[in-house]
Amino acid sequence: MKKYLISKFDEAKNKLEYLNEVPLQLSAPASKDHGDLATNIAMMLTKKLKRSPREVAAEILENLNLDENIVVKTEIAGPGFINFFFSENFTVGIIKEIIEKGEDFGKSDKYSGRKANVEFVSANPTGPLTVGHGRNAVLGDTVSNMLEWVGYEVDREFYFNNAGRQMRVLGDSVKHRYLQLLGEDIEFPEDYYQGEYISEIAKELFEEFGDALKNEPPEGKFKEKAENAIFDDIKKTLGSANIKMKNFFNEYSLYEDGKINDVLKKFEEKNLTYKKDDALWLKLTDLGAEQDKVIIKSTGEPTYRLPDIAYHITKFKRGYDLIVDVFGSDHSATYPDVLAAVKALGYDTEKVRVLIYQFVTLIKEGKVVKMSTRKANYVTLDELIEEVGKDVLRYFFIMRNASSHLNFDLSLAKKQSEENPVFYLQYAHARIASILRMTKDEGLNYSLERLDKLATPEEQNLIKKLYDFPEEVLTNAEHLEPHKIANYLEELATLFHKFYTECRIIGVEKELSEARISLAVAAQTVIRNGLTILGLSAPDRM
RNA sequence: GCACCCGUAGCUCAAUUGGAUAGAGCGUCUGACUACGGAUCAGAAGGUUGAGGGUUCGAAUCCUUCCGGGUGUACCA
Repeated sequence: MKKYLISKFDEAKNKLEYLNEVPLQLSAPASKDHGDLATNIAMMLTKKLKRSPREVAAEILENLNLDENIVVKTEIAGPGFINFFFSENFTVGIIKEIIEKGEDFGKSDKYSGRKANVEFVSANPTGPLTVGHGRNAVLGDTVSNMLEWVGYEVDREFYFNNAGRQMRVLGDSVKHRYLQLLGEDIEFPEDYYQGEYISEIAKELFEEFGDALKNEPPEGKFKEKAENAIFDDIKKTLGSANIKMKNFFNEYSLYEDGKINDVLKKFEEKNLTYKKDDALWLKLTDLGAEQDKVIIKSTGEPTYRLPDIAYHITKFKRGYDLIVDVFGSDHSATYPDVLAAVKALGYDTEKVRVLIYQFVTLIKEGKVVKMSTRKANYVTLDELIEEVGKDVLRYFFIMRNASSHLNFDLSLAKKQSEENPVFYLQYAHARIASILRMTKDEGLNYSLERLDKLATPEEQNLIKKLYDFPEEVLTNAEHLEPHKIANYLEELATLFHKFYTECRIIGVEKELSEARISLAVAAQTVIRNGLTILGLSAPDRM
């Protein structure tokens, strides 16, 4: 529908040059009374032309040259909106397109040939993934899916650091548990990793090596074993939430490849660093930040900032057209520094999009659960998946805007599982599957011959919603807003249920029946495709 | 103190990126199966969009000042 109007507006530009002055905005009004599409263009022009918006609207309409068989009615409404009402025969064509394209309906080639890197999860292997990582993982995976749907070739990337103080503490935590197993009476430091998994790793080492590791340093076998075990665990967890990951990028490789030194050299060339108190500082104030930051400590160790900068530079050098970082709000203060530094070295930071999400508050039996990996006071993602299932988990994490705080009420997610929005969507899909099984038994099949018979408001509303799907996918991918796909699917499911309630599919005359079967197949296809983008299953029975 | 994010129905959240009468779900109340899945549908009640000021044809959305919550503000990551 939009394409048609856009082409008509383009034609009209020859006669009304002022149409070039402002961008054409076409949107579907909230209320059906206002037509299928509306534009505010007359109101936007009112100031420039110094004429009343309704007068401008009338002039535009006169010059649009619309086909009455396609646009059956136009009107100038309210302060100066132009409303367009489309013919029913124009919209039903979408059913044919949906059925033809099937699982590809909604995909776009707008960004094909371009490469995107989506960095997400990026947890250090010090413990199992927790609820907090869950939102990150689901967001990153879903955004990746969306980008793929609009044509990008997406690399999903997990950045981690298996060196440094945290990992030493991890190794030493395991060693302490190991020594305790050997019967040594040593105290377990409070600020060490308290989780049960540490003891399990220690036990495995004991079973494998007996007491032979008594004098092994914490950074040796202990750390190595812990890292491997925890990483295996993380990968397993991601798999069970249907989260795909391609690259695991080790921070340490940046040192081995000399990338860190390269960056330091470049900073020096550009005179962006200075020494103070034995530390090396980056002149971030020259780049617009509020204060300079240390990039190499007086001990000679770099701070996290330096490898982060080097890491982002590798993303540019690997040729990505789009670089997405999925970060929790605790990083919101640090990424501007990294981007400023990368920009100062000559890279186009316009390519970087940072998706910041607010924290998840887990509520268990009415109480807020405060979480800390170190204190082992957390709920793991595995536990959550086991309790509510991967579909509910993914849906709860994705259905809200990333920028808003999310309350995850564990008892509610379980208890309400029957009234859960995710089941509402899946139910619509299963319901259609059930009808299709039944029509098949009756010897009925879909037919595109008499789609013009789909004339009730319920049928038309559903068709128009289906029509929106490709654009929903496209704009929401561009804005990195996966929650809107979930919202869209809920609205679509509602319209389907209304159609189902009002319109019999079986037991009406054959032509109408077959047209309605076509509509049901189309609706099922779109629901299934939407669920696929969200990483959810589309069951035929529930 | 300063920076960023948030504040919308009793609760959890939407709102086509500045558009028309601010919408859903849960909860509450009233209805609908001798016909395709009642995990559904129809209806009711519920709002000064935290408060005040500003910008304009038009503001939940942008600017500003307060109030309240979250996160940062390290030679931790």
